Amino acid sequence: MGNRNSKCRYAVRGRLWIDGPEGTFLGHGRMVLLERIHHHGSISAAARSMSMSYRHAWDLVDSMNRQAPHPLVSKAVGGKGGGGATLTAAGLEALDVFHRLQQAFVEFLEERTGALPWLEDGR
Amino acid sequence: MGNRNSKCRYAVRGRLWIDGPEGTFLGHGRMVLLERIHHHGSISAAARSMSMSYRHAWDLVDSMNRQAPHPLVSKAVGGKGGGGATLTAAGLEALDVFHRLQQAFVEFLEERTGALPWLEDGR
DNA sequence: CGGCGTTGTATATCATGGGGAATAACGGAT
DNA sequence: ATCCGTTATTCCCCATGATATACAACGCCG
Repeated sequence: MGNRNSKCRYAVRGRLWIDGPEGTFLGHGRMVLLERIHHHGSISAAARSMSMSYRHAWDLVDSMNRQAPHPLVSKAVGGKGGGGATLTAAGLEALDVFHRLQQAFVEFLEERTGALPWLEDGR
Repeated sequence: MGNRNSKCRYAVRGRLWIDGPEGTFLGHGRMVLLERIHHHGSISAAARSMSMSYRHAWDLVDSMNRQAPHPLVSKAVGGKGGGGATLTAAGLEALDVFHRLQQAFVEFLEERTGALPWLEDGR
C-alpha cells in the first residue's frame, strides 16, 4: 500500500551502525547479542543461542564496554551458576536508542525504494 | 553548524545498495567501477586503476548486466586496441540514480548523528 | 598476415578472519 | 573442601573469498 506498483524488481537495502572512538560501537549484530544477554543472563548462553563463538561474543562485549562512557554489560565471574552477565541501565538505553535509529532507517529505505525510477524500464 | 555540540564522540555510519533479482545490483564499489570504465574505456584499465583484479571487475560488470533490463556496459572483444568497454545510456542513468540516492543517504546520516542523544553521557 | 591488447574463463595459490580447543581463575552452593 | 558453570585468554586450524596466473578467442591495423 502507498505504492501503486507492487511488482518490485529492485529494492534499496542497507546497513547502518554507530561508530565510536575505536570504530564500530553499536550495530545490528551487537544489538542482537545484547538482547540475548539480557534474556539469558550470560555471555556464553547468549553466544550459544545464536551460534556465535564465545570468543567473538566476548570481543564484541569488550569493544562496547571500552567505547561507552559507562559499560553496557555488567559481568560477574564465579559465584552462583558460575557467574553471568546482565545489561546495565546504559545497556538498556543503548538498545532503545539503536532500535529507534534502525526504525527510522527502515522507513528511509522503504521510502527510497518506493521512489526508485524503475531503472531503464521504459527504454 | 546546526549542532550546538561540535565534539562528536559518536557518528552514525552506514552503507546502502540496490538489490536486484540476484542480490546486490548497484553499490558503492560498482559505481566507482562504472565511473572508471567510463573514463578509461576498458574493464581491465579500470580494474588496474583501482587495484582491483580483472576477474573481480569482470564479475561485477557481468552481474550488473545480467540484472539490469538493459546492459549497463557495452563490451567489444578484439579490434582497435584489442577491444574495450563503454557505458551505455542505461549505465549513465544508473550512475546518476545511485548518486542521488547516496546523497540523500549522506543527509540522513548527518541528520541522525546530529540527533544522537550523546549516549549515557549524563549518568 | 601477424601483432597487439582486449574480453572471457579455468585453475591454482594465498591471506585473513573467525571458530574451536584448551586452560586458568573465580566464588557461591552444597 | 569440592563442585560447577561462568568469565577471561591464548594458540592453532581451517574454510572461504579474493588474487594471481595462464591461456584461448577475437578483430582492427599496419
